[in-house]
Amino acid sequence: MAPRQDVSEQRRHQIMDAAFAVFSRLGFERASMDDIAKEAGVSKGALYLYYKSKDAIIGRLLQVFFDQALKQVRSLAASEGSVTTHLMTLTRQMVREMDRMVSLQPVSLQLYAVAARHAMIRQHLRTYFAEYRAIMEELIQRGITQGEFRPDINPAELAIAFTGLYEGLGLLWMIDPQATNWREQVETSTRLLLRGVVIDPATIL
Amino acid sequence: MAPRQDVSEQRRHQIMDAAFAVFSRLGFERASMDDIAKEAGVSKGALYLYYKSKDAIIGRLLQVFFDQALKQVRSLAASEGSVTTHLMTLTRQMVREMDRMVSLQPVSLQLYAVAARHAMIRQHLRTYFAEYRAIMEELIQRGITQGEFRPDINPAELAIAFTGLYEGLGLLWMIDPQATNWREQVETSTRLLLRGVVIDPATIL
Amino acid sequence: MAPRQDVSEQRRHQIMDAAFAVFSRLGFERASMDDIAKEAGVSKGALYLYYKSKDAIIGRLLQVFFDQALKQVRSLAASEGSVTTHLMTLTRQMVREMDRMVSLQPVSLQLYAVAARHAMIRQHLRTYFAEYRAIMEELIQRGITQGEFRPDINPAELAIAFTGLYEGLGLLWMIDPQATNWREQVETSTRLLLRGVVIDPATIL
Amino acid sequence: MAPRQDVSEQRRHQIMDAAFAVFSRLGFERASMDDIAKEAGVSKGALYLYYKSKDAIIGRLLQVFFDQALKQVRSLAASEGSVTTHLMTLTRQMVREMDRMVSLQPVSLQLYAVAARHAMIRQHLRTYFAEYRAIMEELIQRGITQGEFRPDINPAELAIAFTGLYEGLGLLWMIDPQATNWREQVETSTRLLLRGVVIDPATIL
DNA sequence: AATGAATGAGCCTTCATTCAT
DNA sequence: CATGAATGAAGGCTCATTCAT
Repeated sequence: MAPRQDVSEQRRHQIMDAAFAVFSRLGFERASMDDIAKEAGVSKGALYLYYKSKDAIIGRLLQVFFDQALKQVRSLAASEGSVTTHLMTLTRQMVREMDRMVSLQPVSLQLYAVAARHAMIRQHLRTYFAEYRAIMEELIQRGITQGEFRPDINPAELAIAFTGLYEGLGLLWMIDPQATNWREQVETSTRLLLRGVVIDPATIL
Repeated sequence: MAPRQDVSEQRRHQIMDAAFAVFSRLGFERASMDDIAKEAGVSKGALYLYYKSKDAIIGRLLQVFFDQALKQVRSLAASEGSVTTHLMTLTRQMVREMDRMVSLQPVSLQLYAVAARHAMIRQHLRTYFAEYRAIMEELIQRGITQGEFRPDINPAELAIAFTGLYEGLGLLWMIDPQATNWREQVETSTRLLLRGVVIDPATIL
Repeated sequence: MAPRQDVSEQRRHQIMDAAFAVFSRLGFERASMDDIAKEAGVSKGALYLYYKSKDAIIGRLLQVFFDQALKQVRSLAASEGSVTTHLMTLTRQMVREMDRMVSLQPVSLQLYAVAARHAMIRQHLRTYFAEYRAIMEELIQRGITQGEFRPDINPAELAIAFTGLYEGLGLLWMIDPQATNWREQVETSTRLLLRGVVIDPATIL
Repeated sequence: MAPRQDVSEQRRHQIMDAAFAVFSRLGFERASMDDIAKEAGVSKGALYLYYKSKDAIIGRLLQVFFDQALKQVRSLAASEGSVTTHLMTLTRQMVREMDRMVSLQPVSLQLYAVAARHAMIRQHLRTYFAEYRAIMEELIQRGITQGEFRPDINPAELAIAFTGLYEGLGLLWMIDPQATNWREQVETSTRLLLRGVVIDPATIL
């Protein structure tokens, strides 16, 4: 029906994928628009047809990045069942996620660097972490209500501890993927933290 | 001993201090050699007299950075006494350290980004974290031997958990210093992790 | 007569009007084909359907511009009556013209710049001024023949003086419309010049 | 005495001369920094060593341009003697000036174009013409006081007429240098205007 | 006839590095 | 030792023009 195939969405994806690859390889600041264009197989001008500027590309990249990450946690928090199990599931999901990202690690690392200078991106990160913590807190509160977690636990505090633990392990992993068996290590660390939290240690699988 | 040497050493310091200040303000990529020269009060040419390149300056900066960080942990691990107390002391030291660094956060964050691209710097970071973990592991092993920690604890695993927790909380702090009372939060998180580890929870102060 | 022709002619006009508006606003070099297309309400491709290039649009614009300007002088020179009165009428017409153009001054000013670089346009201007001077000369000659002007006047020289005076005052006006009451000033200047030319100063109204 | 020859002033001149030549050839907007650098025989980077931007180069060029033009008129207005003679001298100076500038005409023409869009440059031109008119007015006033000019002359009005005449003739000359013998024409036009102004026509040489 | 996606040369500016003094 | 003028390779972005549909 359309007089011409609408390729704009496809182009946008094409560019986004190329940008991700190039940023991973070179970093946000070193990657040039030329690099991205070449990687995407389009002309430099075409980049500006779909994105207003280099910053706009970075901005969109981050948005996609965070949205995907949050989707997982949200869906988990919404489902019924044992919170302890949920947290272990979340941990395993994170492991899979990280595993998938090992080849693209640089982007994640650079995110922190860019955050240091761009208020916009720092705000992105803040919002992301705030939401992540909020969901975790809610989950943990349910763990207390359901009688899985010790009642003297402060949900907000534990949520931060978990978030920090995950983020830190991810960081160490990205910096040195060979250092240890991170896949197991993340689970192990989660169990160590859970052990001081749950009422019945046997529930930690 | 030679007076020449002293001047040379002083110049090197002068440049290093300026570089740190400028990098904190602008980031590694945005800071120009001109900026550093101006901040150091020397000519641009002088920079190249003492350092081979901009990368060399960054490299040296990181080296100093890591060396100082490790010095603390090492001295603590070397001292006798309760390991639980040592770990809490380490936590508090880290808090002080972070507190001091909030104003310089950019450099810390950018470190990760630079690490993503420069094999040399990534290696620096790896060595740093490896050593950090090793010291922690040794400390924890002593905790088990001294009967403070549960004997079924794997020292290596717990060392990684602590390192990850610290690093992750530091990251969250740097990204959003206002989000919570991080000073207390770091201690609280450490206690939460220790609770599943120590034999007698009352020893956690 | 053919309906196709009409559409084509209409499009050409549409584009010309848009071009004039955009050039006035942004200047010849800053105005982009995109700007013109948007202003005309047609696609960028359509522009090239009716004009070979951006330069072709500018060229046509100038041609129309000059043709209109000359039409006025010609019709005046063709009509009988007192030459002195004719010249004053011409002056007043010029004032009206300038008045109308103050809002469009940029195009007029830029004309000179474009003329400096494009041989074609410079030629346009030359032809225009040559014709303008020729008509003026003819008019002045009639003034001498009719006994209004002093017989020792060189018609060609006076024609140039008038042309220069008009052009110069127009220029000053465009550069600084608020500087003085230009409407009166142009007439006053014409009278000053005429005073040394006419036999009976009382004929200058 | 100087540890190194100070070449900065020389470089600035070198660049200014090159800029003048290139702008004359290509216009302010078409001329690229590359063109200027090549013409000046320095690297593109060197341009930015001496001028903050392309606009800064243009700005400086205009300043020099106007300052030189005004210097002549001022010195003439300051000297005693017959005003009629002074005006004829000024005319001849202008002729010499124009003659010198025929090869560089484009810059003058483009000035008007740039003026149309850059408030800064338009202001330059306004100030210049305002001052020019003021000096002329003062000179003419003296002509009346000294009994050379008719007392019913309005100095301000005549000043504008002269300025417009000069500017317009210059314009015509630049557009079509071959059209007539401009050197004589400018003098002739001035005499025509003076004839209606002076009390004794015999004083006009 | 008309569209507008795509191209790619070109522009202004920055900056790590070199080198004559 | 020290200087800072000079270089030239990028970098982000714009825009006249083309062409498949």
